[in-house]
Amino acid sequence: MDFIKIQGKWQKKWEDAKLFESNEGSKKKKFYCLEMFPYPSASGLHMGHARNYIIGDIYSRFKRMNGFNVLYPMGYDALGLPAENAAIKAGTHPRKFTEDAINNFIKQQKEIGLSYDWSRMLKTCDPEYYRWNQYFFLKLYEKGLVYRKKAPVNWCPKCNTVLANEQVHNGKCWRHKDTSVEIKHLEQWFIKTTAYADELLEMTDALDWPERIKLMQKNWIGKSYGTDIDFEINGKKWSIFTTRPDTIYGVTFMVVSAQHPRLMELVTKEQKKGVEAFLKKIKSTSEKDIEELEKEGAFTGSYAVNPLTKDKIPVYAGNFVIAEYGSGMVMAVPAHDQRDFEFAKKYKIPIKQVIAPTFITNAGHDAVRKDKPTSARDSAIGIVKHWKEDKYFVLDWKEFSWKSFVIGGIEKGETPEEAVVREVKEETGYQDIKSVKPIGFEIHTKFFARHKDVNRHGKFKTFLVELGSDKYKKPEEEHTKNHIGKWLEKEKISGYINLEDNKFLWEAYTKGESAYTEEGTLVNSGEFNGINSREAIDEISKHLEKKKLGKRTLQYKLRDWLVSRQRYWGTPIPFVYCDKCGLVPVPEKELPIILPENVKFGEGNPLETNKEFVNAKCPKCGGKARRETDTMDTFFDSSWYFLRFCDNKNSKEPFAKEKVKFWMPVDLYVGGAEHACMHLIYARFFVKALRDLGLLKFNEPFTKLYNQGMLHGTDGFVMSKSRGNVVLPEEISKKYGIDTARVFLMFVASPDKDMLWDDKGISGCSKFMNKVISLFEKKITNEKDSLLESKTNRTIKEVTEKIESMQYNVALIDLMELVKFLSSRETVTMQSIESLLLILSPFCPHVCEELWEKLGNRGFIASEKWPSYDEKKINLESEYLEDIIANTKSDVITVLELAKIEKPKEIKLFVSDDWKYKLYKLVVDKLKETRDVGVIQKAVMATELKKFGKDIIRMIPRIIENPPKIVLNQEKELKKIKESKERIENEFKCKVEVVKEADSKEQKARQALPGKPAIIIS
RNA sequence: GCGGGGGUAGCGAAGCCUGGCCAAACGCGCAGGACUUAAGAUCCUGUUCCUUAGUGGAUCCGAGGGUUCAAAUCCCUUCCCCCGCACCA
Repeated sequence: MDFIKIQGKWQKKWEDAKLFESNEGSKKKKFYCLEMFPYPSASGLHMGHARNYIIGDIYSRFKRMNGFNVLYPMGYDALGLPAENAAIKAGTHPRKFTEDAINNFIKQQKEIGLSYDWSRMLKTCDPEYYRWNQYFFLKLYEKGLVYRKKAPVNWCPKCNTVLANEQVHNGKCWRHKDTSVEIKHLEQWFIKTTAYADELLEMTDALDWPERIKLMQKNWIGKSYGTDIDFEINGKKWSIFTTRPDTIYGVTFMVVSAQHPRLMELVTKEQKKGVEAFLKKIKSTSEKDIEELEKEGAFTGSYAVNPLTKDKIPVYAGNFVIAEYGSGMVMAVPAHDQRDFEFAKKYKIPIKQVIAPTFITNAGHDAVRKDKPTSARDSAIGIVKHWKEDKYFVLDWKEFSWKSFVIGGIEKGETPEEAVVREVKEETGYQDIKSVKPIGFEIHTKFFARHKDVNRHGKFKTFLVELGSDKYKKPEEEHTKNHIGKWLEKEKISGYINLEDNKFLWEAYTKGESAYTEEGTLVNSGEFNGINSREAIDEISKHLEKKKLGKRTLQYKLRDWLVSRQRYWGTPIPFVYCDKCGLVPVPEKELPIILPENVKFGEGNPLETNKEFVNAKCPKCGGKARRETDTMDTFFDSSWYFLRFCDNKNSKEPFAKEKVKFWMPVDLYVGGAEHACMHLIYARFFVKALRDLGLLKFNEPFTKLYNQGMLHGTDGFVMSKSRGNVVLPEEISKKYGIDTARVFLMFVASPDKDMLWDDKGISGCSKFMNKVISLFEKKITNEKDSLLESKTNRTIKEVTEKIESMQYNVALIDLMELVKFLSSRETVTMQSIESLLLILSPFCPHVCEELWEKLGNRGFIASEKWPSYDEKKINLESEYLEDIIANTKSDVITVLELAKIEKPKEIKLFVSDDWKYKLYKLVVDKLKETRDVGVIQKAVMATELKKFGKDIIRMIPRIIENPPKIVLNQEKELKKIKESKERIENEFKCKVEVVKEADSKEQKARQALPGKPAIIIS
């Protein structure tokens, strides 16, 4: 079969017949299937794209055949940076560049056989499309969802323009490799996406989307409850957001974002140089870049006043604080936040513990008792280190079954150090204390002290006590009567110690210091000492509110959408700056504001080089005005394109409401997880905003989302032009035909998993295609064959279910099995072969159309009805019997090999005795109730089978271990094997005899089991 | 750093949610055989190790623990890889 020829033939026929065009008039149920539209890059469409579109195509074809009115459109996200880069580098106009790329894409997509409704195609670079961007922008502005604010941008002084993060390489401009990028703050347009943060978050759960995407969105929106606290700096109030007001007494410094617009207000003359040097290290506004830098900062010279302690604390500029999140400044609590901890260590800032890890005994004799009073006690724990070896002193408390380090109370007038030294001397006897160093944290415990009949709240200061020598004085009886002490190797300590607080201490000591970020008891926190830190969050917030020093608030990680770009190839933002009236929106009737073709590239913002464009009239006063030269982020275009597909030729409005009502929401949206957060959030936001503008009547754009996995090249990285690891569909198509490529892409891996491109396996799919084609050389008969019927019906059933759930790879395996089965037969039936073609056609549509025509059909297979299956015809029994024959054959081969028989004379097959079938059945039934061998044995022995007791005892465990799916009877099995006798004879070219086990005296015949006849070869 | 996903036989990849039918589908590769003058194509069989007339056993799903009568599957720890992080789209 000439694949190339038939591909062209059917692609043309489909197009001529307008087969895939959809309309709103149909009475069928609608189905809107959409793939994320591509940015048409110059390098064209590679296998990664192809995989994406084939997923949607198969589903669309499947749904059409199942009687749905399917809308399956394609468009191009045509505005954007690469076209502009090409203009600067290669001198091509972005429009030409884009048009060429789109035409190439369309050609490639048609060659893949995708069943798009091409009449609905759209390109976002057409004024007929982007005029509606401008329209929506104005609508959002009217709604108060658009505002302006300063934001940091990458600036190249040589290009005299703003750079995208992508255009910044290692802090240098992409065109001027010797020029460092500067961070500038410019007025930018923002859209208030946060106005919908709550709704976006709440509606996430109900979506039929992959859980991981929903999770990512939730984390991206990132709702957290916290408190805004006012800190005074240089006499001015700075409000900061924190989720941990409980740690406010532990604040030892503040960090303001390096990108904070008001940073310089805080920097004193003396520190200016230092801060500026620090800021230079920031290479771009990209968060990824910033986060990859070491956590660094520079002292601003200013001090903040802690509103509760009134302490003066230094303010640093830091590269790990995000300017847009919260207030762009954080209070740093190094004792209880790991990042702050590391920062404090680095800059030698004090660390102040305000939360003590607290270990509460909740069970056993020592469990805290609510009915008893609590008494607090200051104590000390000492980890005592051996003078020579790496050993530590531990105590075994006989009465309490505690195993601990040296513990003791702090007496009146004693310092904790003095106490621990005294305790060590008294309890261990060793007298030569070389050093006493505090470790980590104060630790609290709460338990019921039986001997005192009170709840004890122990507050432990913790120390490492190193001994200098073995100088020893026998301890007094009074101190040692409760416990035995001994030295233990370092490795054995964690297995030995059994008090949680001691264990914790040991870990802190061995792993080195770190911040304690868990819950605990407040210490060093004035009036809040002693309360639980979780409760303290509330308590301290209330306190701050009462004193008007702060208030509880909600915070989202989601930020408002910065939509303006200082670039040419985008939608002009419809505003002018009038000398008199200021910022004025362009009236709707003046839209579209056409992007001028005539501009210069590479010298600042191209739009500013076209005077006609820039010089405008003020719509309000008619006076002189300057047109806005910022354009829109291309995410704006992609936030509503799915609506335009419903009515892409409307020149009066963005879409007719009734058409959108008919098609929307999208029933299946297919795309990569890389859009999990941004595009999908913006699109959801847009729909909600348009709904509130009265343009839509639904809440969510995409009912079901399907994430295809990423295709990796042979180097293991995502297939992309820039990686240089792309494979083009044409290459494979030329060699094997596009249908083979389609089957291969869908067969190798589940569509939602990442997969590695490896064209070695494609020969398997090529063989499969050939097998399908060769089926048509077989004689087609009308014979009734239950096995054939069963396999066909079962395959229809499984393939239908698997396409529905988009497990295409598994569906193809079922199809391959059916084809293999059909190939092995002399004849096939019309019903089976037609069904096969129909359920195969979504995967390889061209070949199936061709074969369908060959069968004498006139219409398109693509518009045929999906075959139904008859559950009653699925006959597991006959399939199982067929399996027995296959297994028997394989067993014969094994025996031949093992026994080194080259030319067998006779093969005898013994079918198992009937009682064994009865036994199997009984055991399989019993297995539903229990897996206990004894119980099953008893049950079997209670029946007439008892007389085979000896054999039964031996057989039951094996049956349990490997229970058969089906248990038939001797009669059926005998019949089947007798029927298959001839086949086996032909296969092994020798005589075959089939007998019942009982009719033979041969010892080997006793090996026969249900489903597994005994074999003797001579 | 934060967030998400993954690691299964020589390779690609199912299975994991909902534990047992799992030495683990399917394809490639490799080996043997059939057909053929031969090659290719096609078909059949095998493909962890030991053992064996079709059997039985050991080890096994990144590593290490745990739960369970039973773990690729559930839980914890750990290593490695990939993806996203707001001006790439």
